[in-house]
Amino acid sequence: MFRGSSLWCGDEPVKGATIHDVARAADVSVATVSRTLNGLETVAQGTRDRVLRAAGELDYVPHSGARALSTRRTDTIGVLLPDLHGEFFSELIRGIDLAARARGLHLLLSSSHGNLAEAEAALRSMRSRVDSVIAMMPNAGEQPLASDRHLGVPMVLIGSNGAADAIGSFTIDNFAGAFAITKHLVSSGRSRVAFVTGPADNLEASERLRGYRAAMRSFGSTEWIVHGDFTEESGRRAAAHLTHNDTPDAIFCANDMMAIGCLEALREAGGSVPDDIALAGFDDVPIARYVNPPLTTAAVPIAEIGRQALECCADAIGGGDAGGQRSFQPQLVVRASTSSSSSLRQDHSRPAELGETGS
Amino acid sequence: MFRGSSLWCGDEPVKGATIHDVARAADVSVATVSRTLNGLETVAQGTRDRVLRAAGELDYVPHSGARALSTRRTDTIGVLLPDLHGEFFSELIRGIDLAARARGLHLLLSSSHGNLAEAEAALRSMRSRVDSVIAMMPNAGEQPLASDRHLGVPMVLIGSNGAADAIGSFTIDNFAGAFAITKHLVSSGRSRVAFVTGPADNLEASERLRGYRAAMRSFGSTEWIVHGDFTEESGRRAAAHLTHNDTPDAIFCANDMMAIGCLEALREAGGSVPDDIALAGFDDVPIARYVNPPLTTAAVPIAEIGRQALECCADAIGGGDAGGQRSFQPQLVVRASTSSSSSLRQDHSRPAELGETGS
DNA sequence: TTGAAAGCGTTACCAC
DNA sequence: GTGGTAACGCTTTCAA
Repeated sequence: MFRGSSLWCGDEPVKGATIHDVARAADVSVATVSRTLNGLETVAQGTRDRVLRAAGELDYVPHSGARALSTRRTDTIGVLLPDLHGEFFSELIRGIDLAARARGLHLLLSSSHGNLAEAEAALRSMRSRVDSVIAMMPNAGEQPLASDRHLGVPMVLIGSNGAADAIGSFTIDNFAGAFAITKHLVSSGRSRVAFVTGPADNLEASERLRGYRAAMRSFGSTEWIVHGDFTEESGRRAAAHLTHNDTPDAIFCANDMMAIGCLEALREAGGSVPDDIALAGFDDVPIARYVNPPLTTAAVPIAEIGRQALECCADAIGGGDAGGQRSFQPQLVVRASTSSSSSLRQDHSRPAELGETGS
Repeated sequence: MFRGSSLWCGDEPVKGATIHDVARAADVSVATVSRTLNGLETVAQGTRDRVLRAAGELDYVPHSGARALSTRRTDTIGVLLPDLHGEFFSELIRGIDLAARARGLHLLLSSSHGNLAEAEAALRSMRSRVDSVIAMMPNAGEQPLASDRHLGVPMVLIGSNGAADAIGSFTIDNFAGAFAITKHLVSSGRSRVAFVTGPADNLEASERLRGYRAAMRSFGSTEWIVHGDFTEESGRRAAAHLTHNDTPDAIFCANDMMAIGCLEALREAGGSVPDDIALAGFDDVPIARYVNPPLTTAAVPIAEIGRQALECCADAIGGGDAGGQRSFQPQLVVRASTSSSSSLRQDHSRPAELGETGS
């Protein structure tokens, strides 16, 4: 009944040995091989040695599909991101990967390109391939699928506002970060602070806007809002727009890439940062400290978030109930783009814990 | 004999429906369901409709492990990179992902942190989970495992010099790129061109060094070599070293990050780029155009390489023999860091096809 | 301590 | 066209 796997030993391709091959080589039953390799139960020392040797010689690797079929576990975590492009996601993936390899888990990666339908399809097709999922879907109205029930496996969300019945959710306190940046701008003497928004349906973006408004209100300053979409180009456009009409003395962009676009447009227009206009971003992507002048921004511990999200996933499949709604505080990072009196060497600092702001 | 899967219909978790559930709901055999869902053979229109409806209602997703067991295919490509950190890999992954989603393939990601043992372990554990592998292992002496025979699945290499019996290999013509950069430096009037190397055991790095030397020799200039390791910090050290003794009038770093380190160190030391010293890097990572002055470099089509590597993998598992040794030509990108007479707006260009250089 | 055998959810071959 | 059923490679009772 058993069809021996084709195990050629010459210079020909070795199609992976099966547990049966190992059993035969060690002269034991497959059950014993399984027990030995899984460290289960007590297996006689001599038997164990024979099995281990046989497995080693045959370079045996269990078939994960078969194992998944029996155990209902894949030792794989699915990761669904809006995009794989750019420094933010690169950082996030790194954090996730770090934790995953520490736990011996595999990572199944997928991107949805901000498209809800694609995201749902990706999640569906992941169902049987992963034990758990880390997903990031920053657009409003994407909650419906954020459900263990719909997905079939526990899921942890990053950056969404704790939707549906996800097992856990890791968010950035965008409100507090934006509040702190605005406060920094105002308290360093800027009175006309403009804000460049992110995409209208993006949750993070609207929280940042909210933080800006709250701060402006609390300082009795007048709001000044220009629309952007998180792209460098939109930052450039915003700058053009802002310098065309009445000019602000500070621009706070909802993310770093827009701030960088702003910076270039301002430079081209002959404006001086920070002397004429102070400039701040959000995220502290690596580029932020390399532009000239280095960019003041709110740093979010991206990799750390990824790491914790994975830990949460791992705990969840272990049966643990380690879920929860964890919110990370961004740190205000003041660089030369907002402070003219800066020495040249302050570029690499990450100082100033964020001040309290409520919410 | 068949144990119905637990398909609770209340507010309780629905543990994925199986093909048996669908068969029962549609009142047909599992074989028919399988045929219908795989688009195989002819299934009567009415039957097909019933099956499709049942599958839809039950939100049926085939169990990939079971399928892999029968078909010996996982529809997954493994990706093994030295690191997941930084713009280069981010770009590469993006290209791979793009092609993968176009083909409906999943991506299993793993990083080896430059450690050969880890890489081998990762490759082993991928064996049964993927149909094919894309790997990048830039260190010399890592060839041994680059083998279909050892791995069990076809594999395509990126950036290694076409080792072992990989099905395909995608490399960058580092020699030509370095030659072109050096030539550009010399022909724009620089006579004392220093080179900052990458890690000694890195294949790409040594090819770049070779290109530099060949160019210097061909122009009758004297070589001037300082050691680095691809990190920004090593670039900074190299600059300090170079300005301490006799100072060159051009520095060519084996990658962009070192050039950026150089740039900062030079700026701090009060040197002017490009007036006193011209500066060039290699890779054209996104940051390169944001630093001040923007960096002259050799652009490699990173995402495109990833895309083609994946296509190659996909073809390989399709039985096609689309392998081969493809080498990509870097493009010389001249920016302000090497040409003082530059207008402010040239930052975003990607001009100048690379000149022929032999090899 | 070990072996036999029943699944796990699919696909594919062979009858009808 | 359709249904029955033997694999696929592994884990896990249940006996011995």
